[in-house]
Amino acid sequence: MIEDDIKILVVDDEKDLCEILQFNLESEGYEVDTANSAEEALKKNLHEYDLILLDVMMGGMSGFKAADTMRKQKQIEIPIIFITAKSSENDLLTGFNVGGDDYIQKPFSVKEVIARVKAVLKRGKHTSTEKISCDTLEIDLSRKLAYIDGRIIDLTRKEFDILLLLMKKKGSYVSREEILDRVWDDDVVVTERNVDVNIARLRKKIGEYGNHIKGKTGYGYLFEE
Amino acid sequence: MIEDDIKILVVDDEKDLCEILQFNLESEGYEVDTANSAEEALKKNLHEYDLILLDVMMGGMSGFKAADTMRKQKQIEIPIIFITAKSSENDLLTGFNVGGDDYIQKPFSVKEVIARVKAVLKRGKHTSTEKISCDTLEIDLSRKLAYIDGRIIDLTRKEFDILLLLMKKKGSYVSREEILDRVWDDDVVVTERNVDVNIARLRKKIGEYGNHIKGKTGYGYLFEE
DNA sequence: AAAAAATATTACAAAATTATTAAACGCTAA
DNA sequence: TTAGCGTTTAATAATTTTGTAATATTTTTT
Repeated sequence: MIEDDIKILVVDDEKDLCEILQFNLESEGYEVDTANSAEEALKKNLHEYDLILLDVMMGGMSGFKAADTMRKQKQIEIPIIFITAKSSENDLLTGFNVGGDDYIQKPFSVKEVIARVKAVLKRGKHTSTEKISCDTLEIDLSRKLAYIDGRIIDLTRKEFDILLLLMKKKGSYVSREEILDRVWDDDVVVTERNVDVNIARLRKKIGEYGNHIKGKTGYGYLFEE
Repeated sequence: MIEDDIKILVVDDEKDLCEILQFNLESEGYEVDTANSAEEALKKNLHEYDLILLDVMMGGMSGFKAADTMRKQKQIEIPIIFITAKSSENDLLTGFNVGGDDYIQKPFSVKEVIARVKAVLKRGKHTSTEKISCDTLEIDLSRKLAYIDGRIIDLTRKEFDILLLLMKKKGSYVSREEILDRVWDDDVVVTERNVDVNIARLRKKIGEYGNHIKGKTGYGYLFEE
């Protein structure tokens, strides 16, 4: 059901290529940042990314050196997909293909890149430990736990998913239809009244924060910061 | 249920091709605009379109760059179908039809284009982050919220839909009949007096902006910028 | 300018939607 | 199997929205 937002960093000195990759990955629903050199990439807060696409041959520092630096100095453990121009460079990759890494040869099809990205992310599960919060109400995505004042709130799965969905979309109304769509499995057929019931239970469990969930006839529910 | 006529923008520097596409798409009942360059396309109010057909290879800005600009700067989320010349495009474009977008290779049959258009629109349902505004009165389409000075106005669904309709058609009169048609469900039978009542309530809620809604005997209502 | 028609506004009633509670159901682990 | 939890259904209460009607106002017609 609810899938974390995944952030990808694309590093390549060919701006056009960056753009194409960015555009297509974003079309797939990923959040994408770009850097046009290894140096620029290293300046970023790399910990917020779930995957890095890294060109090997770049002006300035090479992709290899960059990857090495990331791993050693920045303590980055997320998977890296290398983009190499020629197959002769592949040799250099030997021994680098640790853990979740992968490589793609130019010229490549966008379809291929996306397939690789998905594959790597699938086996990865290195999703960053994102937290969504409102005041002292916090949701820890990776742990799938909600806290108030640091204390765990005992929510059922449905309650949790609904809260998460609403907090992710803070400030917009989410229709009952959409909630059903995203929180319930596709095959089960339940009425929208179920959403109400779960909202009621959820409100009760989160105490005063229950007032942050506004319901409005004809719109659905909205989590108000 | 406001359901707009579908508008398509065709962007190609070959005028003949634009015309052919326009003619055929219009035959299918779509409303079609054309632009003969990326630059020209970007000048348009892109938010009013439901789909863009975009040639990749054009003099001046490329279709890719244009698409990127649309997405980033103009906050356009509607689907784009790329048109690529057969062999002049490099392999990078292969597999562009992965995400919400699609691509078509020249030369193409009109039949094919129409099929693609229909397919894309079908799966579409893109919640565009469109905003319609008049001074400090704003409507956020995706959030289904209206604001004045950044504060949410508490509108009922009917009020919201009417305001939206009038603001979408800023400057033209919208008949009571049309309002009933678009805002009310097809099966309910209510009198046109209902429109008046809802307009009155709406006017009151939007304060001074209420004066922007002009009613004229025999015409209906008009939202004046 | 007066009469007629159309529209605007208001208040109230009806209808629809939503919130809450309780009970039944169904799955899972002891 | 049963106890326990989570989920769904169902019933009812509370709220919100919508429609109607009555009245006032404006616009158009005569």
